[in-house]
Amino acid sequence: MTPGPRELLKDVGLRVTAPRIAVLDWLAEHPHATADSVAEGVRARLGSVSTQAVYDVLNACARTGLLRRIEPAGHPARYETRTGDNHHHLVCRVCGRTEDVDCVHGAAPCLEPSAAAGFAVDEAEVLFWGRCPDCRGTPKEQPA
Amino acid sequence: MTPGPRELLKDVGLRVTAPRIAVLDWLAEHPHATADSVAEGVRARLGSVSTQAVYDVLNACARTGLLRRIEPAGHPARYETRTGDNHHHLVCRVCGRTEDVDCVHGAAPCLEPSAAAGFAVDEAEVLFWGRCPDCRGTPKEQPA
DNA sequence: CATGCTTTCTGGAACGGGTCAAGAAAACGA
DNA sequence: TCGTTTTCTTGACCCGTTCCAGAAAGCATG
Repeated sequence: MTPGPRELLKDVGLRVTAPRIAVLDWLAEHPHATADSVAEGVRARLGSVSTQAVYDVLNACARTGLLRRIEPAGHPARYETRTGDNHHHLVCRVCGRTEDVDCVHGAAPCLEPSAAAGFAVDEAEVLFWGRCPDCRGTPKEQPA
Repeated sequence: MTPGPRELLKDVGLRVTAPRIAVLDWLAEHPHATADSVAEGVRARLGSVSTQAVYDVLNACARTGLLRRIEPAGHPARYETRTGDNHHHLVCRVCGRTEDVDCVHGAAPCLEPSAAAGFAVDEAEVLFWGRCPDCRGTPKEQPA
């Protein structure tokens, strides 16, 4: 079975605390949530958690690989528990809604730039921009 | 011959002003410059230009397609005059240095996500993350 | 189960890139 | 040349995020 938050935290050497468990649980149920909505969800469950605690947890988990952070230009960062398979994302320009996309070209296309210019490349990030079903009618503004 | 800034501006219906010409000229010579360094370059040439003027020019040109804006997560936005060919970018995690990369798979790979989830996709953005030659020795901090 | 060292959480201030707003100035069609 | 419209200036402001110091937990020992 899938390891729970406690095991995951221990595995990467992070302390097991209520805020961390709550954050991981919430994100497992709500992928691509923003820091803000994670904070909301965690507070609904634990009562009161500081903004910094949430950011600390998110950063610590992202650093140790428990979470992946997606930062679409012009939108707040989003987090997901699905890590390690380098899948891509579909982002709505209007509301920022984010969905997973498996790569078209099989396993890992686009992973090697033709000319690396001396760079040590360690990741290829692919983002598809568009409008989600809810925002297709909206020309440039926020949805209702 | 390549059209100059004046022609480009007129073509898209923007007024021809000194700040605009200076911004376009500067960017033609310094691709992938940040708003900040554009402002510096423009001021060196024109004497004094407000920050807003620079942002206005950059936004207006990006909106009309004269410029392309790249916003790497965790780094200030960068601008380039090479538009319309949907090439990709190589970004240094440490210093933010950005280089052009032509796509490996010929013309336009990765352009169609396998499942669009009802989204109207209009752009595929590919970013390669790594460390530039100058920052390869630097573990996690800014370069000297 | 106590103890004490370390990591984490709290609360509040601060930061940086970028935008908004009101008025002055410059572009350009008539 | 004039008048309308767009653009530039100055200055305040916003939002997501991070920094700081101190208080409060976690957890490896005795």
